[in-house]
Amino acid sequence: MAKVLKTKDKILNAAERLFADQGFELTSLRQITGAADVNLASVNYHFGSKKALIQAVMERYHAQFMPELDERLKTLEEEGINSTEEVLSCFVGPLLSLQRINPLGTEIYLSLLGHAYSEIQGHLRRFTMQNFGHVVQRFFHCMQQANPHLSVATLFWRLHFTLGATVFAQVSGQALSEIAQADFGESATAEDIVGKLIPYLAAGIGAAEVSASARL
Amino acid sequence: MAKVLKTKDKILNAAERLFADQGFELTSLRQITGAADVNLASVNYHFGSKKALIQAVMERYHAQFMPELDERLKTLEEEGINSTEEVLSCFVGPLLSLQRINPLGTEIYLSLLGHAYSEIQGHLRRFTMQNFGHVVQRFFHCMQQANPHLSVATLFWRLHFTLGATVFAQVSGQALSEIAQADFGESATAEDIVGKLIPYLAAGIGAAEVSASARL
DNA sequence: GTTTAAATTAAACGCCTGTTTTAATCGGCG
DNA sequence: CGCCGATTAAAACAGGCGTTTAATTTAAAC
Repeated sequence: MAKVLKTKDKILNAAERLFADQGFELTSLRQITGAADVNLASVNYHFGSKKALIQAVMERYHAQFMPELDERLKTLEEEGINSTEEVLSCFVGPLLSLQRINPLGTEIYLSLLGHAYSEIQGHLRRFTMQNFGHVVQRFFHCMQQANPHLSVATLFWRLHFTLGATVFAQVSGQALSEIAQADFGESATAEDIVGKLIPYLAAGIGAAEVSASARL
Repeated sequence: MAKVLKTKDKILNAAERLFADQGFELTSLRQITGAADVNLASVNYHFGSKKALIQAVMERYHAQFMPELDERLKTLEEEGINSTEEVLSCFVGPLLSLQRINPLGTEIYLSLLGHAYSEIQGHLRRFTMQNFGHVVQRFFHCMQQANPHLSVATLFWRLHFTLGATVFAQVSGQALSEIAQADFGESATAEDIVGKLIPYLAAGIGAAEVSASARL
């Protein structure tokens, strides 16, 4: 059926791969059209601009991921929340289902997210929050239920530390995976990394609250 | 005394600020020389190339930070290691002493580290490891002593998650601090954030090892 | 004060960027 | 077939990049 891809899809597939590897700004349209084997001008013809292409690439993944995550969080809320791991585990399924878009979809999406945060892509953050801000809020609410012993402020900071660890792990995931491979022969797909990440994050989030005096 | 800065220092000061904010590749020499109010060609005159400038910027911070950290870790090793918090706390002093280079030195250094990892700066990693690899190894060794229940691979990954959370927390620390201030009246200096970070990181690093079966 | 090296400057180099323009080609329909 | 909108193609655009060159200015040594 879908043997011969349309130009638009060839561009999207090449772009997401390169964006994930190198970031948005460091990837040129000539790289993309070269890898996709299409004419340079076709990007502007089909998408209008590079910025619009970036949004189209993200949109395809967000549209798959966010509703699924929201669904799982909602179900969990109704069943009652008992642990942090439970909430974090809601991410696993939706992340893996991204492989329906691309066999490497999980890695690509997380890596794209990382670049979207670390690069100054204001339009992207605005776009994401406008469309999926309610999912972020639901996530925070779930975390509050899982950690009633934490103050809102502490939870706020810890969830941002969590985002940092996750994003960073994926952006530098490939490089780290190569080092790990060389050092002690341990491969690591995105799925592996997520699996390693969850216990770490859950323990960090749920750590006992400490007073300011407990320092060195 | 040091009222009028030499061109070389004006370049370094402007460059570290811009590199920390935007990353290395996305910062142009014209941005740097414009902010430093020096001639474009002076970068290549004083440093030779952009790559050499990047290394010079990192070198100034590494040279201040690494020996201090090494010293503290060494002392701790001799006294005996009992907890992960202990090891992490060795970073606090050296990080804060970076403010002697620049009032925002702590944030800048951690941000530079983040970009050095996420961008493909092979020459930087090589350079760092050649000069300060022994500090990294000492740190890893201390962590192994503090967490004898963890495998080498698990510890490797968790320490990188830790770096990610730390870097991200500092990079977006100011913006987050403003949000936190608005939401629940909580101020946060770089030192405060490090204080909030350590219990989180220590709990994450020390979390019980889990088998691959424990998934959703 | 003259000499000499170091430092600064302006200008240009070749290459790459995103975008636009203009022309050629394709595919379905009457 | 001939048409005609949709798509592809090649070329050029203006502007930014790191780097280099050559001329000028600065500043210290004699």
